[in-house]
Order: sequence, then C-alpha cells, then structure tokens
Amino acid sequence: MNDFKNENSLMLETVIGIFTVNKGKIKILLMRKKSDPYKGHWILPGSILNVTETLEDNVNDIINDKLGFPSMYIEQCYTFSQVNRYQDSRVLAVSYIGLIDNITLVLKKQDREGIELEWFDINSIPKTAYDHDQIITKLIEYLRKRITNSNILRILFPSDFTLPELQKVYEQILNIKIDRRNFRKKLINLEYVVYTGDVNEGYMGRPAKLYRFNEELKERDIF
Amino acid sequence: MNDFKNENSLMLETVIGIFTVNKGKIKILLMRKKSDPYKGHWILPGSILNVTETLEDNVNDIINDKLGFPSMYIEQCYTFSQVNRYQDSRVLAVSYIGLIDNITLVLKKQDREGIELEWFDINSIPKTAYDHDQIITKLIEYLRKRITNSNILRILFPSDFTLPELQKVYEQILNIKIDRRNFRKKLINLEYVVYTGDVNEGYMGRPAKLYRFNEELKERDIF
DNA sequence: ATAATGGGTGTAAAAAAAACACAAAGAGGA
DNA sequence: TCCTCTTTGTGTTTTTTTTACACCCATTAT
Repeated sequence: MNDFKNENSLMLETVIGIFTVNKGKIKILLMRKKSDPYKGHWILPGSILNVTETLEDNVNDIINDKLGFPSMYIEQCYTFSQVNRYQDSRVLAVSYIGLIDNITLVLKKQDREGIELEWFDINSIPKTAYDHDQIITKLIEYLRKRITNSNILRILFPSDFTLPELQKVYEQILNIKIDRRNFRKKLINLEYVVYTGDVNEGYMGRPAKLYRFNEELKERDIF
Repeated sequence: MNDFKNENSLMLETVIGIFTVNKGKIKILLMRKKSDPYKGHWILPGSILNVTETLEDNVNDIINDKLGFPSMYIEQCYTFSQVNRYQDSRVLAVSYIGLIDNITLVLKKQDREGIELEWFDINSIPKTAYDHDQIITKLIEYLRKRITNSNILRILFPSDFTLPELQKVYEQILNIKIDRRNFRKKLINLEYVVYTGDVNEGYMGRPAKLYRFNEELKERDIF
C-alpha cells in the first residue's frame, strides 16, 4: 500500500488523441517522453487538471499552448481509474479525441522546442508508456463508432476531398472493402457530398473530382 | 473566487442512473435528498470517490451497500467538470448507467432506512438538485444510443418477455412508431429472439407469447 | 353469452444494397 | 511522340431489406 493512498489526495489528468487524415490514412499524434520513467517511450499529450478549470479548458490549453496547434474539435471519450496508473500518486485520466484536417495542420505545423511529436498510422502504433496503449485502443474504438453513427468525418474533410480518399478512410476504420461504384452512388445520390467542380491534378492516374460534404445533412448512419 | 480554488484540492464523485423496464415503460431510480441544500429535491444516487478505489468499485458500493440492490450491469457514460457544480468545493462527477431487469428487482426490493427511493418514467422526471437534470439528460441520451447500436436490451429483458413489451421500449426510446407485424418479422426471422414455448396469461386480451434473446447474436444495429 | 381488450398472422410493392467490368485521363519513360 | 502504367469514373441487374396494409384469435370483464 502506497503512501498516497492514506492522504486521500487525488489528481486528474486529461490525455488527448489528436487524429488527422493524410492521403487516406488515419494518423494519431504521439509525443516522446524526455525523462524517466519511460524515457524515450511515446505518450499521448496530456496535462494535470488544475482546480480552477474545466476538463475542456485543460484540453484546449494542451492543444494551443503546449502543442502549438490551432483550436480544434474535441469530444470526451472515457475516464480511466485504475488505482496503479502511476507509482507514486493517484491520477485518473479523462481521455479526449481531437480532430484536425490536414490542410489546417500543414499551415500551423511547427515543432515546439523540447517537444518531439510524430504522427503514427493507427495501424502501426509504437510501444507507449503507462496505460496509454489501453487508452489509445479505446480512443480508436470511440472514433470508429463516431464515424459510423455521425457525420464527424466532415471535420477531417472540410472541403475539396476526393471520393477514393474518403473511401479509404471508411475502409480502414471499419475494416471492410467497399465497391467503388456503390460507394460513389451512395454518397452522391443520397446527397451526402457535393461536387465542387474542380479536380485533383498532379498525381498519378486519372485526376479525381473534388467534393465537399453537404452542410444540410443531419446525423445518421452511413454504413 | 472561492477559497477551495486556492487549495488545489479536488474531488470526484460517481453518480449512477439505474434503469429498468416495467410494463414496457423505461424507469430511472432517483433518491430524495434529506438535508439542505436542495432538501426534498430528487437526485441521482452517488458517492465521493475514495483514493483507494476505482470508479467501478465506487459505483458497485453505491448499488450494493447504499441502495441494497444486487450487482448489476454498469457502463460509464460521461464526466462532468463544470467548476461550480457545488458551492463550497470542486467536485467532478463521473456518470454511469446501471441496468437491472424487473424480475431481479422485485425479488430484492427493499427500502433502506433513511433513504427514499422512487422509480420515475423517463418521460416525467421531477425537478432535481444541482446539475442532475443535465446528467440525467445525458444518461438517457447515452442509453438511447446504446440501445440502437448494441444488444444491451437483453440485460433489461433476460428472458420471458413479450414482443409487444419490447416494441414499446423501442418506440419510447427511439420516439418512433413501429408496425407490429414488421417488428415481429424482423426480430423472429433474423433470429434476434427465440420463442420459449410459453405464453403470458392472466392479463387482458389474448395472451402474448414469451420470448428470450438469442444468445449467439453479435452486436449490431437493429433499428 | 357478449363485449372489450390486446395479440398474432402474410403478402405485395418499394427501396436499398450488392454484384459486376470496362473505358478515360493524366504521368512517366523509352 | 507513343506506349505503358496508374488511378479514377461510370450503369445495369439481381438480391435483400424495408414498408405498407386488415383481419381474425384468445383471453378477461361484465
């Protein structure tokens, strides 16, 4: 039994899984730990909750101040409360997902001094510290559910995306294979997406048409 | 600015929305507050988290020790972190849903001394204390989503339920009207439910056949 | 016995999903 | 310039799922 258990003092931290999509691949942002314990391991960005702020305040501070990203869409995922998450104090973790589209990301990209960040494909995530493996699994599972039962993908694809790219994201996250013709038919005929009139030139193969989501669409399952 | 904000001391409580179904109506359990503030108002059962226990430990203690119910299925819903949930201290709330079927409930029903409990139809919930209105809204919304995207209803209907009763629950929680023949066809033909061979006698009208859920069914959307 | 209440049943039309193969537009290199 | 390679765009048919719809049946209450 550790000392901290007798003090009845307890802390909360927020941890955030920031997701983006690049070339049809879903990526999550991890941070390398600079000191022991777990020096050199990857972790989710996070921060201890101050008594004067809400969880969302705290998450936004991580995003803006610590990581230097612009504000982004966030959603709370799950609260982890195993007693031994840390050796020397009792810290519960409230996890959030954050979504940022690739365009906004490139504009604001800047490595902060002393912080090593890297985007990992969600299918090849490195060994992480503490219970962050478990948290990441839960975050990805949460993202999967939200993608199927909402139009959350519009946040990752604000405009000028191609249907093959969007299809790849669905195929990755749902782990299914979709027929290209049926995919297009569904999204276009049911007016989920609208053709912008432009095409995506400069890549190999036939240029893809560019689309944006129909803003007037209500939340519902697509697949 | 309150004093407690300078102390950096922060507490967590769990609050639980216990749901059951009676005669096709979804009910939630509330507790009447015996002392000020909010004396006489209704609240969700809850308890402050001790530093040595997990959230689930704490919730199970509420269910077993405080309320005197048998153990039941629980799921975490959402963590509330407004700074001014309480006047004199900083307490965040982690909310849970608990599900118990009516049969188990009747067997173990017992009013504990000093605790006034009552089941309320989810469509006619009384005024509650603190931010519990907001929490209850979120709990019901969470339950709605879980009913549509999982087979969680099997926990509320372990066996020997009638299809009209099950249909009423879907209609309530999804706020839709379903054709009786189509409802039966779907659940029976797709083998979601199995006829037990018994009927439900002693009520007005033609006796309804009794069903149970097919145990081998995987999670998926039904409506 | 009769009325009232609530439950059980089948078919046809409409909508949605799935299966399926070839041509077109550009990039890259010979 | 021409040929190849890569990737995108496109329509029709079949199958599956969903919706619409009305009457009779089994029991309880009077």
